[in-house]
Amino acid sequence: MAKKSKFQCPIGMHDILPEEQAYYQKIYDVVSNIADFYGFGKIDTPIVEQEELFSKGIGLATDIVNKEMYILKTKGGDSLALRPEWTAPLVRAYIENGMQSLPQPVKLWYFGPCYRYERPQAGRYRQFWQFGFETFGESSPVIDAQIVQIFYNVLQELKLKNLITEVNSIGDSNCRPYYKKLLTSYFRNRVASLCVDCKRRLKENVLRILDCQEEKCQSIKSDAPQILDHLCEECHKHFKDVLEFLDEIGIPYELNPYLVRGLDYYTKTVFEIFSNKKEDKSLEEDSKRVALVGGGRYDKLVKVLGGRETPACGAAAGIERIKDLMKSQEIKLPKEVLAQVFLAQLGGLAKRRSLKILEIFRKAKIKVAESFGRDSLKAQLNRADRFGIKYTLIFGQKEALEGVIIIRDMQNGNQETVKLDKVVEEIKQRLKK
RNA sequence: GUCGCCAUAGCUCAACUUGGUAGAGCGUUCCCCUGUGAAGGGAAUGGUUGGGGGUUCAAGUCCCCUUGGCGAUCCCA
Repeated sequence: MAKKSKFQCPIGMHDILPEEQAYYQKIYDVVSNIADFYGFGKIDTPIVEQEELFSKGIGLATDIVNKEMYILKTKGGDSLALRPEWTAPLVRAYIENGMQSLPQPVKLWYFGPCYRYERPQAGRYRQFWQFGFETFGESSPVIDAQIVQIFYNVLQELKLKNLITEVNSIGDSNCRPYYKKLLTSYFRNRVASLCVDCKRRLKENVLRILDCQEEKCQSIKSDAPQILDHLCEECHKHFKDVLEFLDEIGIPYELNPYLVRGLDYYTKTVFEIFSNKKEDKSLEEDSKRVALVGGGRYDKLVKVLGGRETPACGAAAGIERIKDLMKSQEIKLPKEVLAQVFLAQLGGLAKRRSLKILEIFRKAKIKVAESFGRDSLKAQLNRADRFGIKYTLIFGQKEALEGVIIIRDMQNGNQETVKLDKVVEEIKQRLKK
């Protein structure tokens, strides 16, 4: 809806209006509580970083770096990028702030906007919010399982239904190169039957062929060698342990040998949590499912970005996607009560004193709404009514002179006059009931 | 990048096969009721029909361009 104004939000970006804030707040509260319980410390990083941090960290062949980054040149000639994700900045912060010398693992969480220049569509925006949990300095598979658990718990706590957790291992520098070779030669022999995109992927990133949804690639895919059969001993053990831990915690998951993450830095465990949208549309299996969470282990990244070799594991969630899902699953938020008390004033003297009365209530931590801009009592009561107010305080010339105030019960219309210095007590008592 | 669908008041939508001062509900403000809300009645407020160009005697309606939204593809949270 274009307005008279010539200005509008940049493509794929939106204002987050007060009604929407409630969702962000709710998600924030849940995430923050869970983070606190599991001992994660919150971190904020600048929304821009040196461009190179991402090209080195995420990988040059990825779309994120290739074509989706917002690059800005500073007057000093630096090339900065709006962060397209949080992992690389967190690794940078970990190294830069000497967190290697803290007791390991170091656990961090974050909550904030990211930027990717791409075509907006369902659940995808150019400015979007993510929250995430990352752990550094812990190689044990137990942490992989815990990361999954944390996200699972967050989504559970938000009352989201129909979630599917998929897990896979993509090996490490020991076994993946060999597997990739195997896969490459497998697909090269069948290149003629692959879709256009997969032909390109064959050169750029073979693993991604496994993720292809194209009909013609499915059958070729299903006979392809599977990474799980080619993991080295260490990776195999690690993965087995992760699954055992997940079983132990009782998190339902599915193995998906085709699950490949788009970012280069992952090693061993990768996982995603989807919402299964089958309820929304009866036909058309789950081709429409949306990833809410994605992450895994990235044992090489800290070193790649200039730190000591440090194992790491973490994941990120898309806040708008979660919010959209909450809406479509009709998850209600407790509605914000503006106030239970309204202060109506009449006449100049009363209005002036009302400002003070309001302060008394603020100190007593009782929310009081008002409409000082309106002078007619009718209009003020009307306003109070629409706010769903329980008690309206009526303060006019007469009351101001006598040092009293009227408490009106908005449900039954009963009114009582009390001394001004007793009004806070009176209201407190009534609100208790 | 590529491809579809869409754009009328703050919101939700009307306006038949090309033509009358573009309407309604909701909202907002006010009045009926000069110190008392919810119901009811009345009034006001609202638009360069997203923008630009073209065809035509005449365009919200047809054509082109543009901007934006939604969705698909690619990719990803």
